[in-house]
Amino acid sequence: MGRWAPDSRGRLARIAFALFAEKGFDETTSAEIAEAAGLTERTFFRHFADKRDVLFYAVPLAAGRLAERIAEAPAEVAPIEAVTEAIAAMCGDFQEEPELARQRHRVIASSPALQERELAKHEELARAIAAALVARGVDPTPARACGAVGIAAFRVAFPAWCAQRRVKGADLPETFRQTMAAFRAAVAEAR
Amino acid sequence: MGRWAPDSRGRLARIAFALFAEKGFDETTSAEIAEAAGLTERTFFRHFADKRDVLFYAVPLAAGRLAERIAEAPAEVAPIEAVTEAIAAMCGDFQEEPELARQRHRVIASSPALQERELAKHEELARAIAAALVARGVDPTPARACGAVGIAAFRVAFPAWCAQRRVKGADLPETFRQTMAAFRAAVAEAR
DNA sequence: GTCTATAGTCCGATAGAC
DNA sequence: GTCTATCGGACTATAGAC
Repeated sequence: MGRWAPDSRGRLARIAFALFAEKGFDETTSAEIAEAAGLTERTFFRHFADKRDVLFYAVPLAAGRLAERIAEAPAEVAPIEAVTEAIAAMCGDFQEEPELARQRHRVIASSPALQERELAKHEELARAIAAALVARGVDPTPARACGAVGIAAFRVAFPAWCAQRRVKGADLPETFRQTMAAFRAAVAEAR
Repeated sequence: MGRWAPDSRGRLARIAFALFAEKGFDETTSAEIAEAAGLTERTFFRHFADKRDVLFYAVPLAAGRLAERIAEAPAEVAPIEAVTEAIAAMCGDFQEEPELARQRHRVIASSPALQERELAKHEELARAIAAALVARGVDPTPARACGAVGIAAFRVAFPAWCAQRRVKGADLPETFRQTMAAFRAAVAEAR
């Protein structure tokens, strides 16, 4: 074992999340988070570009998994279907720890600054999806369309699922698929 | 005439834009902007919530006009079509001052912080569109779909138009309509 | 690891407009 | 009088420079 306690990054992320949930985002300083993790403020900013970023630790991983799942879809599957299933699978991941997902959503919803950052991260996901489709030979514009629509539907389905009382009964992937179907129908209307 | 020069807000916005374009967003301080407008830093922050916001002065107006145009569309027009035409009209507004629009786009593109804020403002537009559709009797989910897809298509069409050399020849509303058609086709595919 | 600039807030004061 | 726009100064946390 090394000189320092391992996984500073993960520790910082967990402690920050706990403090944000407990006392609020604005009321928690980066120095406090660092101190609670037994590190200095400077170290906090070496791991995360800014205070908000600490909550979006996992987004690049999610983007990577979305891309993988799209790459793995059979060639005959339409782009929009591949995207739907990739995001539905991500929804399944979220659902494994429903309380975590809901609390995280509550924390983000409590701060405009965090909502803004979440939007930027979701845009990253949409662009990762588009890039994965382009790698499959899809043209850039339809690829962007599929990414944008998939993420927009997720942004409707996820809060709706979070708001449900009995998370056990509500299935996030299914909620998402239904939202996606509604989105597609709304956009296809009267062509 | 009052004690102070009129339209502090507009003056601050114009000067800020000019300074951002000239020396860059990060290199321009809020104190500098205020001083150039003959005001104090404190006054700057009473007009704008933060330094980024000064560039998005006009977004609430644009949201209002989108909502009006959607409200004015004949009842038999499908929601997605009403949204397409409302955004196309907004594109026409942008096109009236193409150099301004392009320079603004360049400034925003030069700073991740500004891109993030722009995303948040575009989300506001999408929500305003959805609200206007709901006021027409459209269900919330399809309304959100139309808003999200319209704005996503705009976010593809607008930079593409900005990137064109001869703005005179390129028609933004038309570029947008084509992007919108491509988006709708991509999402409708293989149903 | 220290040092510094800047964003952004809080409180109070002031001067006209209505 | 009340309201609104300005100014002044002190203050903290963030974030980046050295």
